[in-house]
Amino acid sequence: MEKPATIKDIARKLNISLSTVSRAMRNAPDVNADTRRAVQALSEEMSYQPNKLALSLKQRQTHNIGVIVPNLDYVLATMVKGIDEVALEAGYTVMVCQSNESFGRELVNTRRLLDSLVDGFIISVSSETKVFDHLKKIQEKKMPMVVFDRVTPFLKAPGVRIDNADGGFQATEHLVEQGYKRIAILAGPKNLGVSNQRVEGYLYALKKYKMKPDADLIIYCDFNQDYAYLATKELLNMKKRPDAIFTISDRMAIGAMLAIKEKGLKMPQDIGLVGFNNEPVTGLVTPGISSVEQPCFELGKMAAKLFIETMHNNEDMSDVEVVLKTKLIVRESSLRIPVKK
Amino acid sequence: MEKPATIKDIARKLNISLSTVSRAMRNAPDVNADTRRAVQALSEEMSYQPNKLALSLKQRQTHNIGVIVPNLDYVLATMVKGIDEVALEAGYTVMVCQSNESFGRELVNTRRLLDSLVDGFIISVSSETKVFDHLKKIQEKKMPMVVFDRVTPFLKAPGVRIDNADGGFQATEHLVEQGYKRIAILAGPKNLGVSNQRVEGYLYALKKYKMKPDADLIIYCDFNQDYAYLATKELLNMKKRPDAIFTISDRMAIGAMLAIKEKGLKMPQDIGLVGFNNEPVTGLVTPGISSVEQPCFELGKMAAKLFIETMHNNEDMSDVEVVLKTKLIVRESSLRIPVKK
DNA sequence: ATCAAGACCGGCAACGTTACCGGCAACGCT
DNA sequence: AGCGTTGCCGGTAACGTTGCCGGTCTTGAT
Repeated sequence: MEKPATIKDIARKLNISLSTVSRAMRNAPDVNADTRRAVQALSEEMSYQPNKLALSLKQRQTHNIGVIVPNLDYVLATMVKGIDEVALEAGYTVMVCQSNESFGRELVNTRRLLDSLVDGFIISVSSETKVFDHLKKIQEKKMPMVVFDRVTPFLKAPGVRIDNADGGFQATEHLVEQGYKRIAILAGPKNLGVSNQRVEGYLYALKKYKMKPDADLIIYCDFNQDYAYLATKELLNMKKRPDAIFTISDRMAIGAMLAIKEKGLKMPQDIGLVGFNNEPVTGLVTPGISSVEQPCFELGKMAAKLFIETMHNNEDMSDVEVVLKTKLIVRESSLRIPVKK
Repeated sequence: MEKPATIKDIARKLNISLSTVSRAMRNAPDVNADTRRAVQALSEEMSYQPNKLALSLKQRQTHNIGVIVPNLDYVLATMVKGIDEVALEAGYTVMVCQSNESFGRELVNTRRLLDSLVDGFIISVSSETKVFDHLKKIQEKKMPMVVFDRVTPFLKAPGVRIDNADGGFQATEHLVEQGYKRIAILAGPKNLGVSNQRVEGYLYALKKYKMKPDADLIIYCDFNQDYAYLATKELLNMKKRPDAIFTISDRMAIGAMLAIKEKGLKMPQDIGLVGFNNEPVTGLVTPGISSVEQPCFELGKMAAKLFIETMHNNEDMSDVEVVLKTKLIVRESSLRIPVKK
């Protein structure tokens, strides 16, 4: 009872050959109905479980998908859940690794999984990652790879992302419509694509409404709560301080909110605030923070579907880019003009 | 360039045997320094990567740990991060699977990983799980298994958990000290150990202060925000309504808060509220919600350490149970009596 | 000169599975 | 009777790696 039962054990007990047992187990043809029944009964009894390792070694595929994410915050956890959903359905098992926004960890993780542990990757690159050699190596091995959420132009691969520019546009346009005149934006690090695209949308909205962008109002910082807090404090101390802030994540919006409250300013009267992601917390704080909602779960599902597709038809799909729509959720933090019925 | 390079390829190119290459790669003795250098140089050049599958098959271990969690909310994601940290350090790769609080999914996940994909498990059982046969099967195979967070008495296994009873006690005692007289508790499903232990602590605190527990004030419900909201609404409609509520999770506290606000009651004057987990959100809402903090990251690390220990010494460690301390973080929602300096 | 010891290397089997090929009956058809 | 077809099965090699055993050659001591 120590070692798990193998095909060999079954074969010996039934006095038949390995091949026959193997065929019987897989419901392959060329095996008598009686022998098949006998084999399956015995395998049940011995609680035989096929050794996936041996199988993977033989057919050179593992039916595992390596998923690498920078962290497991609300957004990414939800996306991973979407990936999981579809992958499981399609017979794949998901290996999730966190890079902790660290390039080094991302390297280690890809290398490990590359050791013939997975058939391919679904990746959201860390914010630290500026070089993509490790991912190109994956492609050289002709492994399927899908990028999601954090898509980068430096890597030619099928990807799923949301329409960040449009999200940024929606947020900014909304602030303009609410009568805010000096709209600042808290962006992420400059090499982060999602951030840049949201800035783009911001700029485009300003242009549409003939407002001149002000470089002092475009802040690039690490996109966590603390930095956003500090950056907002500085913004509010300017002599011509902004009257609205759009942050490219809700974490940052929270940081901004704290700084705003500390300064004694009121939202939405004195200053407007819009975040991004529509995390549950935005609806819980007072005032509620307007935020751009993105379909995380759907995005995860799409990424997995795309992966499985590239897996099966193995033609080149590196041009495919699925772009999902965002939707602004308006709450009190930015609603100065009452909605008219 | 299609197929990855193997030891065989290297051997052929250098006109030496497989064994020698293998030895050279592993820095084993019995190989000449020059040959070693040659092998390693060539392996570098061919970007050889040892096939982990073959190795796992041979030595019957994978160096993977299967981690099964009911979901990836703040608490569990942080714990998983802790597990990851230690596991990576010790040379293990972590496979995370979410059961989505579903018994069926938990079954599927364990079965999959059991297919010789992992050397053992670190598990937090789903709230739906009432039967533990699948986990007992793991133990029969003599696989190391550590349970964490959601520990259950129905399973004899080494585990790491927090002192839930003490956490419940701290929260309740605090409410008593703040002068609340009718303290309700929103608990989780009855088969959830963590919930029951927190209720125990609650009862113990009442007993200590000679307050009679009231069965009407002990509510068992699904522990998500919506149910807590509904349950709180009912509580507040009682003719002798409670003047304080202790919820066994912050999600539930949020639900309770919404119901309280809707009813027009003020915290902490009219009613006190204490949650559990100290999720970031508790510090962001108004009023801030007092909450029992648990060392999630540390707990994850402990679980992984325990796992690795059971892995190495393979004596029976099923008696080991590490219990970590909790700490009440007091915020406005329950602070009626100003702190004196 | 002989021998023991060490340094270095190659061959073979094994881990558990499947793919491929070939073999042997039994059967039906001309 | 001869022949192809079909149904069923067994043997062998292979996936990539390591562990074990045994062999050869050099070296240094007697």
